[in-house]
Amino acid sequence: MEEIKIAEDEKTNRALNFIEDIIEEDIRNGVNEGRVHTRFPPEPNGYLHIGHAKSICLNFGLGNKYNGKTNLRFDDTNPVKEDVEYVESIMEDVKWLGFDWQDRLFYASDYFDQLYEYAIILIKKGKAYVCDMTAEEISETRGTPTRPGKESPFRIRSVEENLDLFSRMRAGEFPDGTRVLRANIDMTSPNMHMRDPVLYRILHAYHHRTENRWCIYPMYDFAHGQSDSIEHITHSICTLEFEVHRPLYDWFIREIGIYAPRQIEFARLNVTYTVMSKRKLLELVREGNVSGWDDPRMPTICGLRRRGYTPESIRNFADIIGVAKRDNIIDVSLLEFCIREDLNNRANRLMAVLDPVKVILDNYPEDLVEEMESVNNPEDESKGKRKVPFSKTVFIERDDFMEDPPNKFFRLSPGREVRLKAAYIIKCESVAKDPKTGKIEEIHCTYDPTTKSGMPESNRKVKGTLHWVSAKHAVAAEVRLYDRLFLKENPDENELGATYKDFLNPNSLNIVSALIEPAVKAAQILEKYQFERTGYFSVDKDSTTNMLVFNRVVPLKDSWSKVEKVK
RNA sequence: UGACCUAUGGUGUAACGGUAGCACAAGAGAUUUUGGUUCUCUCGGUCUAGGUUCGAAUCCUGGUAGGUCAACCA
Repeated sequence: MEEIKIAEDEKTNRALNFIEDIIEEDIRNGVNEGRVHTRFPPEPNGYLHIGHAKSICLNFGLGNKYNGKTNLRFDDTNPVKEDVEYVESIMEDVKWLGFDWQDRLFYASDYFDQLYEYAIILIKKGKAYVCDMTAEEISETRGTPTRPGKESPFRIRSVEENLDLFSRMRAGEFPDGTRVLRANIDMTSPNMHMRDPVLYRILHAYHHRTENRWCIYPMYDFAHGQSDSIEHITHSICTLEFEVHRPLYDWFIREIGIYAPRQIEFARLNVTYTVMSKRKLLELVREGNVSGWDDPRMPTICGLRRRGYTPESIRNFADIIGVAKRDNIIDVSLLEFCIREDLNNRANRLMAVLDPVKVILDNYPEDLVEEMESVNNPEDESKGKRKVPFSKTVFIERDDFMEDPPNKFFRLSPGREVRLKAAYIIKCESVAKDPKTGKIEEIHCTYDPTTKSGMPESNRKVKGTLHWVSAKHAVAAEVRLYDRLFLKENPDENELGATYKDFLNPNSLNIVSALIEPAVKAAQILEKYQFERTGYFSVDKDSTTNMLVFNRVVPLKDSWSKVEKVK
């Protein structure tokens, strides 16, 4: 047992995080007989994002690591905001990430009867009462963090009256908002959550699971901790903002007299150049700043999936960023590192020209077509080779030619030689421009027939190797180039009344028409490729039979652009 | 005039009273038929002031800074 654990830690090559420390200590002390049971408890009111992925990987990861279990539980206590659409997308995303809740799919609404009984217990103990104040009155009498609240005049109601009123609330005798059930704790507590919090509110609303059976619904605080208790969760892992709720959860558990899970709080994930709140993401969708929840620029799981991120890369990311209690903002370049690392090993290479300029090989036979052989993935020999047709006219990247190049430019320019990958070494002889605009229309080159790839002469040293595509064999495709959604590292950090939306990047999407080698025709939706020298690309679901659409997942690292920028 | 939490290179995260390490980022070099990958190297850190101790990032006290909490949201 001990040995297995050590081996695993060596495998991940990572020190234990503070939650694992706590769990291992609990196991050593025989707490819960060494059982580990976690859960991922989303509210089905929006799509999951990369921050949830951190929590999913944490909870399911712990379950796996300690031979325990992990539940998926929807905290669906507010029918007004929740919807089955979200339930379905959340299940899809968790599965896609590679996790399995087996037969443990639960809903807080499964426990509505039980929760109601818990409320009765509190009422009978004189620990809960029906309050007739309006929401405004409750708010006003709650006080502030630095000023104590005032007790409700209804706090002194008899147990009998409370029982009667509460059952009539349930029976639907009162309109929305007229009464609530409150805990009887301490209006002077320095912890706001202990100032007689609302337990139940009247909501004549249709619930996606319990339909019209209830017209009172428990508040999250009255449902969450008890749900964990009912499921015998050993370690209730949640984010930092619930730290101040913990005394209240403990109070409920103690007063009701049920099993007590251990709550552990960790800092939620933030990533540079994006926002992570459901409210803000919803706003971006509603206001049309992005095309939907799965827009490839969104930090949502479905957005990342559509963008071309793999579950492996996201899991690895979650592992690398660690878990702690201090606020953090992770550099998005770490996420990009994770997907590059994964795709470098897995994605087949293809030559695709994103911004084409024509190259004519003056000394190449007019109608000759040669099939050049190119490796699919230099990192993985088992991926084999493919044929790439070559002919007299090819396209290269406009960026790969400069008429008057600086010193460090290793690509094509007048009089200079470069290699066309997997083909020949060519030399630039002349340039033809549009007389009006001065734009380069054609680059005339000669090729050296002795330098065909694989032939002895092909080993000749040249400074640069370019990707290319044969003009008459090229396949046109739409390519969507994405940049960060926001211009500011932390768009939430608002100064001078600016909001995150003021920092939206107007150039976060750039659509180009690319020319790609014919092997691309086999591409399937969500299949990933490396376009040689430019980046990793994933086939978008918008693709049709006659037009492929690619999303750029992430560009390749580019040390040349850095050189350029310095200049 | 509140309670709770947090503070280690640019960003994350380790070090469990005993040599401040790792990853990303950044910079330099080697290799390369991808200016990719790979490899080597470099840069750079314990918020502050006291105290305890042979010894403090670690324990204690005060400060400072940041975060969370005043929905019939979760």
